[in-house]
Formats: sequence, structure tokens, C-alpha cells
Amino acid sequence: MINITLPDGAVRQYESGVTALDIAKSISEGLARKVLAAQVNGEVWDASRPIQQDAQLKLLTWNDTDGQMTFWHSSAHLMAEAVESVFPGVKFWVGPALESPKGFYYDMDLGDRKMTEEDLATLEKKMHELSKQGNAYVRKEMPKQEALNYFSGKGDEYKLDLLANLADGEITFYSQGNFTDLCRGPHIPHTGLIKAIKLTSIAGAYWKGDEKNKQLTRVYGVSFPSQKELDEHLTMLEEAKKRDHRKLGKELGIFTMDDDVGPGLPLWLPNGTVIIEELEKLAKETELAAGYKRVVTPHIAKESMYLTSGHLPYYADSMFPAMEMDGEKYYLKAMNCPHHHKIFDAEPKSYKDLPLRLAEYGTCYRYEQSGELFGLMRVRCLHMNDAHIYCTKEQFAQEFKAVNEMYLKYFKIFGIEKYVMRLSLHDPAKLGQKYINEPELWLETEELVRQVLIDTKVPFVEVKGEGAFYGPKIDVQIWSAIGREFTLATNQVDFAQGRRFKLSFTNQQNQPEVPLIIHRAPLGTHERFIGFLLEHYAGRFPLWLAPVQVKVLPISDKFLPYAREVETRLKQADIRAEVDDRNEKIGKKIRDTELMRVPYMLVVGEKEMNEQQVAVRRQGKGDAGALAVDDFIRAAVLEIKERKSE
RNA sequence: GCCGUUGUAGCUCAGUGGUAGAGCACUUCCUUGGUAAGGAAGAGGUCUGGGGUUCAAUUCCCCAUAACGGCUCCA
Repeated sequence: MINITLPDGAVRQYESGVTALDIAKSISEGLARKVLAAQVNGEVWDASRPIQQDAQLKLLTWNDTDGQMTFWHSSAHLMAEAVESVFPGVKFWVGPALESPKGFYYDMDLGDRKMTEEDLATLEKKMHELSKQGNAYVRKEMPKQEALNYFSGKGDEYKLDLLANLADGEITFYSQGNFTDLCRGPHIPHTGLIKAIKLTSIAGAYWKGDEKNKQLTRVYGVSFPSQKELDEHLTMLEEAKKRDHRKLGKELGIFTMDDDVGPGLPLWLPNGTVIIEELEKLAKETELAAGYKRVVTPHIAKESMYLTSGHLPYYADSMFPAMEMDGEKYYLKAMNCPHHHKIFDAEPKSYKDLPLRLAEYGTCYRYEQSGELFGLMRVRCLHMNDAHIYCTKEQFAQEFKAVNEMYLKYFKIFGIEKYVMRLSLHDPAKLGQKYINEPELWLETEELVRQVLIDTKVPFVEVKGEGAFYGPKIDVQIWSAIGREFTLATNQVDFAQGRRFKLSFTNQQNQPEVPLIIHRAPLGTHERFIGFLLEHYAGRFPLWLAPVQVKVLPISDKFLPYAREVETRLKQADIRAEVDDRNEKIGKKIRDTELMRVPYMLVVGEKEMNEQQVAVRRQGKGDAGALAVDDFIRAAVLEIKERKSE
């Protein structure tokens, strides 16, 4: 007999070799039907795998992330079985479960054949058939040699490649129905649990994620224990689509793209420009208070400067090609730093001038590959909340900390609660190619940054091979309301460019010394940040950011003069106000204004005119009662000034 | 850049081998209406661009281009 400890601390005795499924059955049949997998001593196992010794056991169902992941992984196998029956001879690579977006995929080599959208329906049908058979997922351990023989017999170079990295004794196979695959597992008990299936898309994916390799066919899907859950999932996806910044950006008149202007080059419409200007106002206030100085620089520069900076050759792939002028090559700037360095260098500097903080909302142009462009999130023309801090080694920690604090201040204003700072390091294997070849400086600076992060108690993770070409950086990862993750901003340490530009200041010992440089852009770029905000607020911007803050809605034309009078008073208080002077009924005016997400609607009719009042309506919240015009203005002005998020 | 899908009115989308349709938006008129769509009439399209097949192409084929879903790459 062995002792099984359940999560509530209860200890039960079973015969050795008992399975999690048996244990579930001994508790209740209903539970047994729901069990997908089991956590045995912290490790996720098949629910049907025999347990030989005393163990801590947690039964995993759909309510557990690991249960869902197991479910989707098994669904990938089920899909593979269906694919094999429709495309005999197909070779499979890997088929993992995905947490975000939910579901699974399987990468496969179809040879000369092509899979189309119509095939997905066929495959779904096949999967349902196989699911109804309720075939068990059967685990089998296999010696390496036997596995090698099996796959070389099949001529399956993909699985042989996987086997090459596995040691004898850790090789397992899983079978269900007519399908057998090399797989670590675990799997759910049987295919019958997979009741609702949706194959979502076909895409190309490079083998092992390397663009030099062959492109495999990847099929994405998602599955659930019941149709109801699938429907809910699909509804959620529909909701997410409504918050997509590309859709909202069009509906709210924020930005547009035009084929004649070019891909990745957004045109900012009047409404979007208001938001840009409010963000810049915030940045200017914040930066001036933090001792920054503002500068303005040209959008282009000569080749020689980018040779000095190292952008050429390290960053050449991301720059627009050169323009020839008077026998010189000029480049559009992809970053503002070189220009700022030249400003630092314009006059001799003493340690008394440091730290020097130069800020600019700089316009940069980057040649992003066509397939990478994505709404406002990835563009070719961007406006960066950029600044460079030139400081001594002694000042570095304090300056770096102050930058982190600025991030936190912004996060608070915008209500950004979920974020991670990612310390991005160099990859020693790519020194001299992707990274400036200064191995010791890399290590030294990386340690410096790590230490500051630890000291300032900011939560962070480390990633190799993500650094800038001139130094380590901290990428700030955030998640939009619809679950899209992206890098909002970076905060970089630069030990290379100071020397490359021969920047120096005179230290207290009257000796020249190279300053350390911090690159920082807490608000990232207007493009990405406003794209984020659109999704974050679902287009319902807080009052201070709203393109139109107040819309005055006269009940009928008779009250237009009074509406104009209210508008004038609002504008005198620097409130962005408009009158809806269309010949429409009040219900229509309210509907259209609601859809444009204007924060306040002021309905004015006979009663309001006589009382010098406005009937206030808050977007999304309905009628809020009448107020004297002055009282409304006072409250609105305060809400704007404090940049309240409601 | 690579794989796949798509491109029809300002927007969202039907549709057809015989040179096009709806709803919303727009214009004009009627209506002056109290918290999410009042009514009528009208105007609006080189069916993404180029080439091919055909008596005839928006429709079929090829190329280009852009967007979208991924891969790779990045703020």
C-alpha cells in the first residue's frame, strides 16, 4: 500500500500502481469524468499512469491551467491523427499547447501538397469522428535505439532530429487510435473528452524558427470540453476585435493609412493629433520637472555620423537606404542618439555640467520588413519620447533609478498595472556581428544595471540576446486589454557610443573622462503608445486625453444659440467642446456622440436655457442630472488638470 | 523578407463570364422632436494596378501592390 496526500492534506491509502483516475473514481464518478491529468509530486502526469510510491497528488481538471494545456496538447495529437488520415505520409515536427492565444498548433511537412481553408472543415469533421471513438491516449517507454529504428524506417527526418537531443530512458511514445507520436506527454485519458473543436488558421512557420530553414505548414486550433465553452471563447474573440486599435483608430478618427503615402506610415488625423499633443505636454512637464533640457534635431544625417555611431553596419538592415546629395550619402535617422551626442559635444563639458539630460520627441524612420508592419504597433515612421542622460559612473545609479521612477509615475497615470521589466543582455556568440565587440564592457555594464534593478526593487527578468547593439537594455513589457503583449519602452545603457563619439567631460582631477549614457523612452513612441491606449481604454479616453471632451447637444434648433454660448464658455476654459448642430432628434445626437466616446454630453433645451444650466450625461453612464454651467466647467477643468482616469 | 487569405461606394459588406447592389455616412427637402437610430428624395464606383484567356472579364489565369493571420525580426 502507498500513501497519497491530497491538496487538502488528507492522506489516503491505495495499492501501489494505482492511477490518478482510479483515485478520482474512489472519490466520485463525476470527478473522474472531469479529470484531465494529475500533478504527482509537482510534476504533470497522465491521469492513467500508475503511481508506484507515496506521493502528493493534485487532480487536474479544466479549472487548472495545466489541465487545459494537457487538453490542448492532446487536441494537437488528435488533429495530427486527422491530418494523417487526410494527408497520408505527412511528417510532423512539434505540436504544443498555447496559453495565449489559447489553443494549440502542429507543424508539419506536407511535401508537395498544400492545405487550404476548406481542408480545415474536413479535418474538424474527422476530429469529431475520432473524438467519438473515445480512444485512450496510451503511453509507452521506448529505448532510444528502437525509436531511431522506427523513425529511420519511416524516413522521418524531423522526429530523428528530435531524438538526437534525447537520452536513452527519457523517450516515450503516445498512441491514440491509429496515431503514434514521439512525445514527452502528458495527455488526457481519452479523445472523447475533446468535444468542441475549432481549427482557426493555416500559416507558414520556419522549421526551428530559423528563416534559413524550410518552411513547414502550421495549423492552429482551439478546443474545449463543451460547445458552450467554445462559443464563449469565440464571443470573447469577437469582443477583442472590437477593441482592436486599428478598428477603433478608424472609427474615432485617430489615424489613417494611405497607399500613396506608403506602408507603415500613419497619417495622424485631427483627433489623433490632440492625443499626441496631450502626451507631449505630459512628457514636457514631467521632464522639465526632472531636470531635462529639450532639443530639436534634423531627420537626416550624413553617413559619417552613422559610421561613428556604429549604426552602420550594426543597424543598417533597419535603416532606409541612403540618399545621395552633393556626393555625400545621407540617411534618415533611425534613432536620435547620434544627434544628441553631437549636441553634447557642441561645447566642452565639465563634471559640473553633469548629469546632462537632453530630451526630444524625435521623429525616426526605420525600415521594418513589410510582413512585420502592424497597425500603429509596428510602423516605419515613429515619434519617440526620447532622451539621453550623460552622467558619471557615480551618478549612474541615481539617474537610472530616477528614470525607473518616471516609468512608475506614468504607469499610475495611465492605470497600467501589468508590466514586466526585462533586462536584455548580449549574446556572446554574436559579438562583432549583432553586438559591439567589447566582451568585458558588456559584462561590467550588465552587472551595473542588474545591481540597480535589484537595489530599486523593480521586478525584472533576464533575457540573453535581446540587448541593443551598443549595450544592455531594459525593455518594459506591457499587455493591452485584449492580451497583446509588446515592448512599450526601453531604457538602455550605452558604454560604447560615448567612446565612439569621443565624448568627454573634465573631471574633478582635471582629466578627460568618457560619460556613461542612458537612453530612455518611458512613453515609447506615439504610434505604439496610442495604439496601446486605444485598446487599453477601448477608445474611451480619460477626459484629459479625449479628442473632443464635451459635446453640446441642443434639443432642437431653437436652442442652438444657447448651445453656442455654452460652447464658447467651455472653450474659454480650454475645454475641447463642440456643438452638434445637425437637424436631428436628441436620441440620434446622443447615440452618435456615445459611439464617438465623447466623455461628456451636455443636453440643452428650454429648461436649461432658462436656468443657465446644462443637463450632464457621462459617456457610457447615462443621465447625470443638471448643473449650472460654471459648476460643470469647474469640475471638468479639475478633472482635466489632475489627469483623472475617471 | 517567407507561407497563407483577402482587396467591390467614405465605412461595413452582398453579388455576377454579358460593363453593379444593400445598410450606415453624405446632400436637399419635410419634421423642431427631452437622454442610444424620425421621414422622403438624391448624389456617389476605372469592382486595387498591369498583363493574359475570351466575341465579351469586376468575375477565370499570371504578375505587381496593399491589408489581414502566422513565421522571422523589433519600439
